[in-house]
Amino acid sequence: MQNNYSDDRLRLAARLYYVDGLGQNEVAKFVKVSQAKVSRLLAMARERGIVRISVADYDPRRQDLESELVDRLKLSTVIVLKAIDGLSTADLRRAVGHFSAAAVDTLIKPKDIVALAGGRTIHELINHLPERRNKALTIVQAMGSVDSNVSAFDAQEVGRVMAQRLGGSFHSLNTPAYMPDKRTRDALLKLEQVSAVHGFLTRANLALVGVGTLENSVFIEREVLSSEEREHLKDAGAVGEICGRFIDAEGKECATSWKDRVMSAEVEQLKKIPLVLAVVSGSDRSQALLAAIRGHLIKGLIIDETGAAALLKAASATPEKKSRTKKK
Amino acid sequence: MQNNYSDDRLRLAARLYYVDGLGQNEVAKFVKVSQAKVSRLLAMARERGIVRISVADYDPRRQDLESELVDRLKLSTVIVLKAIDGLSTADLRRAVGHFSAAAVDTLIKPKDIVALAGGRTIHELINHLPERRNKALTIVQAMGSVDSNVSAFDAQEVGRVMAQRLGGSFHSLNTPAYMPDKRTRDALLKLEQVSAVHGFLTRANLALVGVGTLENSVFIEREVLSSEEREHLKDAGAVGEICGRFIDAEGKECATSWKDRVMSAEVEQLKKIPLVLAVVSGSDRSQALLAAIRGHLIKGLIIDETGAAALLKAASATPEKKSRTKKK
DNA sequence: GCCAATGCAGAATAATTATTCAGATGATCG
DNA sequence: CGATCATCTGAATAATTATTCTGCATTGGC
Repeated sequence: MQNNYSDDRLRLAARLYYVDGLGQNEVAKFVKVSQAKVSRLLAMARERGIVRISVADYDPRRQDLESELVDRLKLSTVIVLKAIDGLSTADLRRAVGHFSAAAVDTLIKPKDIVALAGGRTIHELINHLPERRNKALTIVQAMGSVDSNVSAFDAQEVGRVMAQRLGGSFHSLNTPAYMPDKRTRDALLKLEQVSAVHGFLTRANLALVGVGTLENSVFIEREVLSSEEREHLKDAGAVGEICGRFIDAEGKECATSWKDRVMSAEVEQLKKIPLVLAVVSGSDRSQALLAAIRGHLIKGLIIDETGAAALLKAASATPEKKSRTKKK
Repeated sequence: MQNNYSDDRLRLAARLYYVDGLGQNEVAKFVKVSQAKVSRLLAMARERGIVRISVADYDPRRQDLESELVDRLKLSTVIVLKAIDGLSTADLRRAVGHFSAAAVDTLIKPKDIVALAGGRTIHELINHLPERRNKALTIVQAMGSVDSNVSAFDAQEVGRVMAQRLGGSFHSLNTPAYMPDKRTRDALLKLEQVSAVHGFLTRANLALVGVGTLENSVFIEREVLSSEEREHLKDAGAVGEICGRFIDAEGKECATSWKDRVMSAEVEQLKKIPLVLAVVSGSDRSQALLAAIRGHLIKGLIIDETGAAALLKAASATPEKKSRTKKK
């Protein structure tokens, strides 16, 4: 080690500052250096563990709701995050992302293949993952880009960031989410580039997906769905969307033109992935989530406590099977 | 407890700030309060021990020098404080005061009678004592005021502060340190007010005193001693001063007019106090300290490491007894 | 010996955190 | 019911802390 920054010096500075409560200026006089140096000494002392700051655990999760959801909805992994009252939806997403990141990080094993859809909450989640380049992940884009105007929420972008943060390679689909017609979609699917991704999807052991409703989803926000189209989908029984696929209350994919034009993980593929986690925030997704759960499209959930509560309530109100398409 | 500042809320804020490294502004957004509130929440969290900051011990003492001094000079209590190189004498005093305060605090038992002289280092020491009003001390002024212009270093002022900080009553001498003549001094000694203090001094179980030299003492600094007077004292064999009493190299009080005019603890009284601690800083006091130690006027020492080293060196150079009055 | 290259220190400055202040809220008591 | 008192809050501001930038010193070639 160097001669400056001797442990004894660091301890002295740290002691004066943290224990005796002197300001950095006072410490500076004491130790005969500039305040700037004191700031650096203290940073070093924290770094070296001479100063240890411990915080009584704040448990950001609602374990009670988690187990209730696991029991009631037969899910395998549920993470319910506490929510502060009065948070805007954007802040709520940030909170969910922030606190779920650690849990997701532990869920991911070093050599996993992770299928990844886009979405705003997922975006937050990915951005709160720890920085470390030591995993050998394979990350696969589970769904094409929503529109040409690339946004930070797109699976493409989110996947890139995730691979960068945790370490690993990112396999991009490099296509729009919806093609003009089935023929074009199928043609693309044959492309080596695309089919390779498709292959990874089949072997993925974890997926992170969003779940949208017809009222609130990234498709609405980015104006990819017109209101007529939305009505059309509703008439076809759609109550939610997952990876760009519209599903009815039983979790079956609705037979509409969208089905043939979408470029994303197939419903059957999703079903085969050992752990598909829906990442959502807010309390307006219950119907869509229930549908996805019933269809076994998702096996776990990351959600805030208000969303969890709403979901539990909805689950009681529509007691499995025989659900109305919409209460109207 | 109130509803705000719930532990959970504090934990959340503390966690975000200290563990996750967010700034207070970011935490504020998260928790939906102002940054000011976050600052308050964090203060509260530290207060309540939700955040614990621990610093690897910095040992401000030089235990090696302490035991060497105890052995070589037959002292009972020695506290040697580390000194940073290049500190001004004022800063050195501050450092000694700062770090010795805790030790002194533990030395003082709740119902002690403490005799207290003035002095600059003692002043620093007293000012670094912890604030707590729970001891039932009796603090006695061991020496009159140096001059009419009351200064923060005077025993009077220092005693007042000490009583206020630790809790207890302060018995003040309310007289100047030196009287015009013996008659006046003796007359004052008969005053109930003054003799009461005198009585306390006899029963004191701890004393904190300074030790000055003829070159450097509060008397010189405050211009109470003229240079002729100083020469006169030197001729009388004086090598140091304690509680306003000038002593020769053997620790005997010099027979000068000062002896009869000083208003302070008597040498015989000091000798009877179980623990008399000299509180000094700097390396120019060695001869005076040696004298005081030889005369058994002090039984312990609080000093910085350079002073301690100088003292040890001086002790070797003048091997007990048969010492020259001054090397000249 | 001379010249980058490197690293470190402190002055200046930017950024962050603590405190003050004035208004709002609400509890308590007459 | 007010009136009073005691908190509590966030905006503004003061104070403190972190960072940038520049110059100085040292190191290690050539």
